[in-house]
Amino acid sequence: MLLMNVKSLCLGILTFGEATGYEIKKAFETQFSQVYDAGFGSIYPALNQLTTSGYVSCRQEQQEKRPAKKIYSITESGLDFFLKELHKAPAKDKFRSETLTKLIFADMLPRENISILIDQVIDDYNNYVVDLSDSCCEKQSQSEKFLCGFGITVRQAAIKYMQENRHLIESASSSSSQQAAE
Amino acid sequence: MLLMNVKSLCLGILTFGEATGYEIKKAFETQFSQVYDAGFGSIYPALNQLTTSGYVSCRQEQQEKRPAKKIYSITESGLDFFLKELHKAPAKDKFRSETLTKLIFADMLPRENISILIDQVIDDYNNYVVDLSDSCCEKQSQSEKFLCGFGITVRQAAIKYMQENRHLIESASSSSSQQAAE
DNA sequence: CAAAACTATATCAAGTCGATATATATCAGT
DNA sequence: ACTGATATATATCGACTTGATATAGTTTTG
Repeated sequence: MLLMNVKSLCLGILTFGEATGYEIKKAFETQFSQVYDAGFGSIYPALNQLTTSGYVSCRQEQQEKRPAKKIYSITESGLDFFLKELHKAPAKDKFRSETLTKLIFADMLPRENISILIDQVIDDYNNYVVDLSDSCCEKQSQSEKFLCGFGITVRQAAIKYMQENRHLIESASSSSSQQAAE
Repeated sequence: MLLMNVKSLCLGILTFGEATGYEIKKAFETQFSQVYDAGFGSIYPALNQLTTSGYVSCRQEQQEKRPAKKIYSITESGLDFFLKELHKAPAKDKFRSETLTKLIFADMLPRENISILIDQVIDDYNNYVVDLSDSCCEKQSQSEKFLCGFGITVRQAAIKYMQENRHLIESASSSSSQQAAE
């Protein structure tokens, strides 16, 4: 384990207070959505491993006609471990875009298709900005506000760039070999 | 297989001409570095699977005192498959930043540490912009120029935002509980 | 009143990441 | 001339993550 992964972040979330796996997932969707994503498939195994390692403790709360809640709390050794993780050098930022990757093969797609593709990215980013702008005001902590603003600013810059430069690829994909597949 | 993955992209790279696994890796590092990354641990297994599926053919070139080159070419059915992949809806863009994630736990780090962290991200992004600016001129295709400009613009916006708003987190982390771990 | 979304758990195959291993060649600097 | 770094070229492996799927009752929305 060289750096921050789902395991460390579950631990980090538990420093804010005890929580169930489901609640941890929600934390990833709200607080961390800008910068880190994790699904149940990573969270539940992570919590099991953390329990085995003694970094979290788990108490079960029976509920009528619902699956029992498993409420996790961070232990002392868990907090130790997390603080050590926090002091490690972080990995480089990663960005992956299948849509923009597709553009590299613009010559193989009909021109129309390219335009629709770019329209969609712009639309996605726009929606993202709107959603963030709404939720940004509700954020309590300074770091959350900072990250929220970061997400908005960066996406707005991306939208502006795409609007101003889309012609570069939209014009290029016309003359080339039109190997359209039905 | 629902969308673009390393396998499809290897196929895509081979539409530009035959190549070895090593050369495909270089393509990911240059042309695709903006938007998609893949290592040998994904590329070599992908090429094996593609060979088994009959989507690529492989001819071996013996070299004296060097491991034999395996030169891959895309087949007709491979091109078919790739074009179908290209017409599928792409996944959402993903961004992951361990550094920015750390900022959520700013209260647990000494103020100095936070400042260093932000300095580093800004520095990383700056270097990225410089590198891209250099290589941008050499790019041949329009789509590569577009992506190059995209990378520069977005990171410049990120740098500007961080410089203008870093005080939000740098001031906040002072008063709170200083649970520093050596 | 039905359909959708929410609460809450969990697993699994397939895919990806990062490190490591093996060899040799070449190029730059001392 | 030697040393170390970088490049060519392959490949594997464990650990981790992803995305889909399953189960099952409750609450909200249209």
